Amino acid sequence: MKVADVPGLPEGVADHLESGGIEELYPPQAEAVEAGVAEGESLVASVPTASGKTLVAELAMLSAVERGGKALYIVPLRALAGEKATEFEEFEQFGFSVGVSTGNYEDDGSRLSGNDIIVATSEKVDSLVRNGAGWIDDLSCVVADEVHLVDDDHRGPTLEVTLAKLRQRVQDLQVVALSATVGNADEIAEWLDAELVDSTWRPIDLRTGVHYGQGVHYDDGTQEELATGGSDSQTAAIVEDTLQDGGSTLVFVNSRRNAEAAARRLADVTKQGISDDDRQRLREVADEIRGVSDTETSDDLADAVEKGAAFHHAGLAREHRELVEDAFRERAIKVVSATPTLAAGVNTPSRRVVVRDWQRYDGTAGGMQPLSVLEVHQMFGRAGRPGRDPYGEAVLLANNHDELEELFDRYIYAEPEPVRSKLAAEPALRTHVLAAVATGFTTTEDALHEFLGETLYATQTDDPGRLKRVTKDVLAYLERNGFVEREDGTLRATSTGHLVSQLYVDPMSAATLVDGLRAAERGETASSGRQRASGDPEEAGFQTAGEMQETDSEADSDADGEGASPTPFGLFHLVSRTPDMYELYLRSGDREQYTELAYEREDELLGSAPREEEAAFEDWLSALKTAKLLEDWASELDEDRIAERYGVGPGDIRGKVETAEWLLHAAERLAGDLDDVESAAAVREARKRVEYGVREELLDLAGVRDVGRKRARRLYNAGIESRADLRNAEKSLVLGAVRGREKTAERILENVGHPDPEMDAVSADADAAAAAEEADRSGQANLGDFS
DNA sequence: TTTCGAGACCTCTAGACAGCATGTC
DNA sequence: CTAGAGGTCTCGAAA
Repeated sequence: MKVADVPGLPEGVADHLESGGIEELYPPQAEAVEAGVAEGESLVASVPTASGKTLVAELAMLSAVERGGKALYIVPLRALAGEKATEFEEFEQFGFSVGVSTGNYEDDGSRLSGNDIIVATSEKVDSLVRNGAGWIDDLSCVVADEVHLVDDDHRGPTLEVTLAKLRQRVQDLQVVALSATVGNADEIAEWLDAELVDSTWRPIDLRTGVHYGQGVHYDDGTQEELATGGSDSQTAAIVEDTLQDGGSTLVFVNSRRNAEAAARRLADVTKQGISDDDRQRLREVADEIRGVSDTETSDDLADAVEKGAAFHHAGLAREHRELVEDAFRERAIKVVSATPTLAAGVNTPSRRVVVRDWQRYDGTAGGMQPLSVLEVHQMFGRAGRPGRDPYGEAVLLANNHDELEELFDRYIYAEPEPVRSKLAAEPALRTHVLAAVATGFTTTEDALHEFLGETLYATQTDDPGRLKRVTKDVLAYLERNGFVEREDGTLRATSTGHLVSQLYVDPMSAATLVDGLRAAERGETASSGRQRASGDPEEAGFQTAGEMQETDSEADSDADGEGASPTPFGLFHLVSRTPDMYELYLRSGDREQYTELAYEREDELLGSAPREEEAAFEDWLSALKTAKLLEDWASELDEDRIAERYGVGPGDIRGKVETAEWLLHAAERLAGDLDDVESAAAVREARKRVEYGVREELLDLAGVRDVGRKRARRLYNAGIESRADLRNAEKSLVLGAVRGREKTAERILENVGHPDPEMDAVSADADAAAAAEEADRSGQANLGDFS
């Protein structure tokens, strides 16, 4: 089928696509058109990656908008939202406006309601629906990318519920669901009342196989020796072979450490025979990487990149990842060893893919668990770059003949697993049941069941009672915590319930925050809890045996109702023990160290602590570790020191800070809801300190545009302590504080409203410069009590 | 005395969404 | 309780 034959497309679009080299549709695309995607028919397309799913979505959205209405494109990752939006922007010339909305990014200028095509994450869509975005009713087409993710324990239910909600709310909504090849695409199609295109067709060949001994055994029965010299490891041999063929390799491993170690070793292979052009480019990229962050992770990455290799995992800062992805796409970087981040993320195709580790540690399962077929196939799918490689190859590695056969059976010949809904789990239902009630979407338990009956879960389960039972438990939980009320069988959200739904936090997080804030009001801390818990202090609480040094009078005065306002550290701990904060791993030795810290600072820790022998104690300590990280950040400790102290990467620090900001914002609103003005102010300050990463005295300065934690400290040390000071500051002082950067100094003064920001003929003040140097050293200071 | 390598033992474990109001070095 | 790669330490032999 030709593009020109696609019905319903706006004037000019077909010509435009043809001039871009797309004349003939790929077979699955043609099937989709025949099934009516361009005429408003719902469709599930279960096809391999890179087989032209995006065009199917575009045809659906453009024709839908042409008929009237808006189109919504739901992505699983924020990083993909930008990528997709950029792709869709090529149609802006035909009058279609594209908008993006994710948690950390919202298109300015044109409001979403003015856009024809909106790209958003599933959570953001859910949130928009909850908060009553009016344009939802104007939708005529929704595209859900990577729908097989409804299988995900944590985030799958959101996508599932969101789709169900949109379908119920908007009459005749066209739903286009794009999926990887899965075992039960037909079930998904049935759920969505959609046509099905189920195909394994790929635009370029993909050979899959297993490497064992000297060569690769392929799925077509052929074997190939690798043309390599003396590489000892299997992975190195494959990389070397691919390199001789002028191709790049993507290696999937099961841990960050393995990714880094592999990159280090593979760099010895790639460093030979780098062209002068590549060398130059790699050096640039390495410099940029070093510029992103001062951490060891950053240096290690840059070292590898200079030799043509790289690693990729979530400990990297976002900028790191983008630099690596871009340089790999440009083929300057020859090999990337990655955790699954790269399999799910933006498009980074490679000539060869090596799935080195097919098992991954899973604490809940008590050991190594095999990856799912779907996951391995997703990794395989990164092999072969359309238009650049003649074919792609993806291989697993076997250590012996038995493993060779096992891998063939398990992954090469195997069909992907069916997708199963994970909706009937308390954490998922807590938030979605509350949202359904709070938005007035459902007002009775029956209506709730009716709605939940429209989900994929309902079509799949053999135990229809289960969803009802869990829903009942969840409703009881929501009532108990004062989020939902029941009156003559009518469900109604309380004002707190509405707020929680709007804030988009897990109701359990909200309950934790409310408990903590109330405890603060009553002056109830870990220390008072311990005092009360038992007459015998040796047995109560979490402290290690014997060491009591808290004065009774202090603890008593806290306990009898005179609440002091919570400290930042107490609040950091509070948000860290919320289920919405991902836990930091407690390493050996940490238990002892943080138990001691808990003891030292028990007066600040809100609510009562679990006893040391309780299972919950571990989590509580882990939250304490996170709280300490946040406190270090909000005390201007340098990133590299934090990374080193907690064994994390720059990406983890940013992630924790971002989550803390969000939860502290929720806590602030909840404190307001409790009419606890004092706590609300304390929470607000804690939030600001995390947001800017500064101590209290810099809060005013750090709010100025172009002034971050570093510059604020330099200015402060030079004697400029507030915005008012800055507005009236001697210019030479400011220039000295920013280490003689005239442009920077001018921008800052402009932003703060200085009457004359012009820096010509101003020379830097030596004392201020010295103070700036001093500020840099303070970030290295060993804050906190342990090394 | 220093250096090197094999082997025993120990350590640690993937990912990433959300609010709100604007801007780091 | 279950795994397994990598890092680190230790010991002995060679330089």
